[in-house]
Amino acid sequence: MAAKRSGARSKRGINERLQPVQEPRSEPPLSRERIVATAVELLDAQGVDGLTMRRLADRLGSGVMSLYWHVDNKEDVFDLALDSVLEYRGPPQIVESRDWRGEVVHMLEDWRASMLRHPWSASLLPRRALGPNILSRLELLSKALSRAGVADADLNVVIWSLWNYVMGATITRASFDLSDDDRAAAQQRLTRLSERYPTIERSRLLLDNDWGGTFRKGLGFLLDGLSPG
Amino acid sequence: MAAKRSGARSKRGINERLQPVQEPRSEPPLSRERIVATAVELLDAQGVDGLTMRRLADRLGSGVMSLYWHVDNKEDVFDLALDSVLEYRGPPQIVESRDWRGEVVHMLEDWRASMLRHPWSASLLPRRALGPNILSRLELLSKALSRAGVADADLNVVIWSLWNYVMGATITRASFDLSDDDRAAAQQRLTRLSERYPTIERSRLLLDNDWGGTFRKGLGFLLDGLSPG
DNA sequence: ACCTGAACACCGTTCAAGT
DNA sequence: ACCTGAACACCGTTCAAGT
Repeated sequence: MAAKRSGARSKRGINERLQPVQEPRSEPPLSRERIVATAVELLDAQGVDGLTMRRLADRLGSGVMSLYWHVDNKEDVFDLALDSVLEYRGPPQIVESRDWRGEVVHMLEDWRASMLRHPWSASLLPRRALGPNILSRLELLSKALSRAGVADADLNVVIWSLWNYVMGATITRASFDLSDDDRAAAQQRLTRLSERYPTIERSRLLLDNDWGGTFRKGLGFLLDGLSPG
Repeated sequence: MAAKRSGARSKRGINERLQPVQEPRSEPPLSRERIVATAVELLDAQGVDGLTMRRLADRLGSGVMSLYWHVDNKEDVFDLALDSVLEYRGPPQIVESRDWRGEVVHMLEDWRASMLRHPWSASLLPRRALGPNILSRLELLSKALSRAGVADADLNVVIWSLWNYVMGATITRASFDLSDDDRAAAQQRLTRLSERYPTIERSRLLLDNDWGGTFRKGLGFLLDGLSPG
């Protein structure tokens, strides 16, 4: 390959300079990390249905079957891609650690934001095993809530309620990120039917697109209900 | 078909009686309704990945391409199957209609139960357009909450919070209905890692399988937080 | 109006083989 | 240890054709 390169240089001279420095033709060797990173790229670009072992191999510049040396199967790729996207680095130090509510809100909003950066991840998460990054988020949640005075008997209910809320909100939000065609069609059908749903129509339920604000307010309501005392 | 049948009778005489009355060999003609009903059967039996246009046609005793006369494409089949499963017949008359909270809880628990009867439906729902059966559930919810005194400015937040909670809970629950193999594997991995997540371990968060009770209690907390005053 | 088979452009994965 | 191509058993859907 080095030979190939110097050959090209002597043949084309200055033209060589037009190529970017990083030498696009020669791929680094395959590895688990490279496969996962490229899978995330592909998922971001094409969605869940866009991830194909063949396309993934193409992007990596390898044969399809080479992937199977590093990875069990396609399911495995999904699991690895998902977990790689859910790491939590913790709250900024500014957040006073006595403020359990601030800590919980920060972690959950970060969770939502991480998933929305990779919209395929939200709907995938509940179908997959709980990876280490998910488990440590749950651990953090448990600790904060215990500290807040939630009774042991209520702890699981409280955690699952928060989980349900965040998952439901994020999956719904991510699913509305559809193509403009789909949105237009849905909107049109709705206005056609709107006289049958007057209350929804009046409150403009389906046009409300301050997703972030709605998420935050709802989370506030939920925490009000969950807090002891 | 009538002609074919009487022909068989005159030829085989009493043997005819051995066949069940409904004549299993001759399928009724294809129709949208029959396709949707069979799709639901297939989804119940084999899950989302089990629904295949070819398998669906097999069950219906028709050629694959015959389906496309009645149905746009596979997406269409999903939409129709989903909506067909979400009809709401309303609360029993015993429920006093002044009791907004009882009405809301009844509808949401029925919603959850309907989806859990067809576990593929929960994870499908957020990805699909809002069909008429979903819209009337939302309409009912809006009315009940307005009656309960929720301010117009809060109405959308409250509705979406309930939606998020129910969807998150049901999708999560439905996804845990995996094969025993998967469960065993997940369980094993968890106990291996459990020392890193002491609080989760202590509260037995992932072993808690009173899903119904947890759902109901969490919903109660949420309604506490959402209720005005 | 309703149904059909052949064909196309894809899939994930097994296997036997290469280096 | 790592990579490969051929082959298998599937997909959804287009198309041109049948009744």
